[in-house]
Amino acid sequence: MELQYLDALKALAEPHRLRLCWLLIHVDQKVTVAEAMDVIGETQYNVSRNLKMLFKAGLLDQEKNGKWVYYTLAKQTEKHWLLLVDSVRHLPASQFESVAGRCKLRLGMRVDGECVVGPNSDDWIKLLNL
Amino acid sequence: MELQYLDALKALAEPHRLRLCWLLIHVDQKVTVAEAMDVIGETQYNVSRNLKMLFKAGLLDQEKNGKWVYYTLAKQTEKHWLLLVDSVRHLPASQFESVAGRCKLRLGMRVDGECVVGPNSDDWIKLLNL
DNA sequence: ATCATACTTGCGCATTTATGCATATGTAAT
DNA sequence: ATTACATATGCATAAATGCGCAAGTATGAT
Repeated sequence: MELQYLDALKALAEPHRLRLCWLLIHVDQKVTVAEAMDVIGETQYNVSRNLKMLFKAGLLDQEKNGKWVYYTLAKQTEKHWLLLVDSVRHLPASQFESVAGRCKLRLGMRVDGECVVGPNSDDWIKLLNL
Repeated sequence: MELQYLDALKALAEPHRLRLCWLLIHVDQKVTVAEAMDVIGETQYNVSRNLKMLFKAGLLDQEKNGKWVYYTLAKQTEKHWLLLVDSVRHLPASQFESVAGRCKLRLGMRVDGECVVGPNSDDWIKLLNL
C-alpha cells in the first residue's frame, strides 16, 4: 500500500529532514554531507542519517565520489510524488531564510563546482563570522 | 517552524490515517465516524482518534450534529497545503479500490443526506454480503 | 604503510507513537 | 429518570523513533 510514499511522508515529518529536503529542492544542485552539515548546523551523524533516510524514501538521489557523498533532489515522474515535492518547495521561505543564505555562502567555497573543504573547517567558521 | 504542516505530514504518514484522508478527499462529502468505521473496517476508537488527529492537523473540518460527528475535507488556501492535499488526491486509486466502493454503498444508507444508522449495523453487514 | 578525513553505523537511552481495553461524555428516545 | 447509542478519552503496554556516543569503513594524501 504505497509503502515508499508513506516512507517519504514519514521522512518529511521530521523538522531536520524537512529542512534538508527543502534545502536540496531550492539549491537545485548536488550537496555533500559536509556542506549540508555546515549549512544546517547539526552533527555529522545526524545529517548523514537524515540524508540517507530521504534517499531511501525516494526523495533524494545519492552519488558517491571519492570520499565525498553528494545528494541531489530525485527526479519524480508520478503525479503524487511531484505534488508532494512541490508542496515542500512552496513552504514559506521565511522559515528557512538563514538556510538559503548559508548554503549560498558554503557553495561559494567550491572549486570547479566540487566540494573541497570538509565540515566545520576554520575557513567556514571565518566566513560565517564576517 | 511550520508546526501545523509538520503535524499534517505526521498525520498522513500513518497508513490508516492516509486511507481516511484519501477517503475524505475522494468522497467530497461529510462523513461520520460510524460511516468511516464501516467503510475502513477498523475499531471505533481508532477511527475516532485518527479522524480527530487529521482534524487537529488542519486537514479536516469537524461539525458536530447531535450525537453524530461529521468530518469533511478542510478548504486550504495556502499553496503548500493545497499541493499536499493534491498529492494525496493523486495517489493511485488502485490502492484504495475497495474503500471507494464501500463508501458509496455506506452513503447509500443515508436519509435526506444525513447519516441515520450507527456503526456495524445488521443492515450494513447485509449490504456488504450481497 | 601510515595517517587524516568524509562518511557510516551499531548500541543504549529517552521520548514518542499506536493500540486495546475500559470507561466516560454527550445526546436522543422512551 | 432511564436507557440506548455515537463518540471520546485515560491508562497500560508494546513498538518505533531520534539522538548522542564511540567505533567502523572507505578513500586520498604523505
